[in-house]
Amino acid sequence: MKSANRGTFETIYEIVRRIPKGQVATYGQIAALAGNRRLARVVGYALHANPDGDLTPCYRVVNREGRVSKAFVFGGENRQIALLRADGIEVKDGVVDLSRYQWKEGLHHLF
DNA sequence: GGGGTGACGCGTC
DNA sequence: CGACGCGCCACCC
Repeated sequence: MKSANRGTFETIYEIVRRIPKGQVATYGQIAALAGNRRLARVVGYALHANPDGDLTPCYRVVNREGRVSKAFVFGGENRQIALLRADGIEVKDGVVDLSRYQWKEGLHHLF
């Protein structure tokens, strides 16, 4: 029944792992891929509890503005920016150009 | 079972 | 453009 929520975190992590290098996804986008667009908050919650940054590249997740997280668990926003740049993503003042780097394949796959 | 919290999103002022 | 508030869902105590 409604107990599908049990694997929400796991589902979120799995989606984050699918984000290709050089691209980013928004919380809302991941939430949509996970099943519900309203899960945006839970996505953030899940990433906050992310146990393995190497396995789950949570740094590729930004908010709808393309802004990096100020509470990035693995070293703060500065760290997240460095990781994004390492992927070849241009980050200006902590903001990523979504029109350029957003993981649109994920949206396409949604349908 | 109840209440508070949060790495969001979106509408309003 | 910035600040504020509400909703939404899962998690922890």
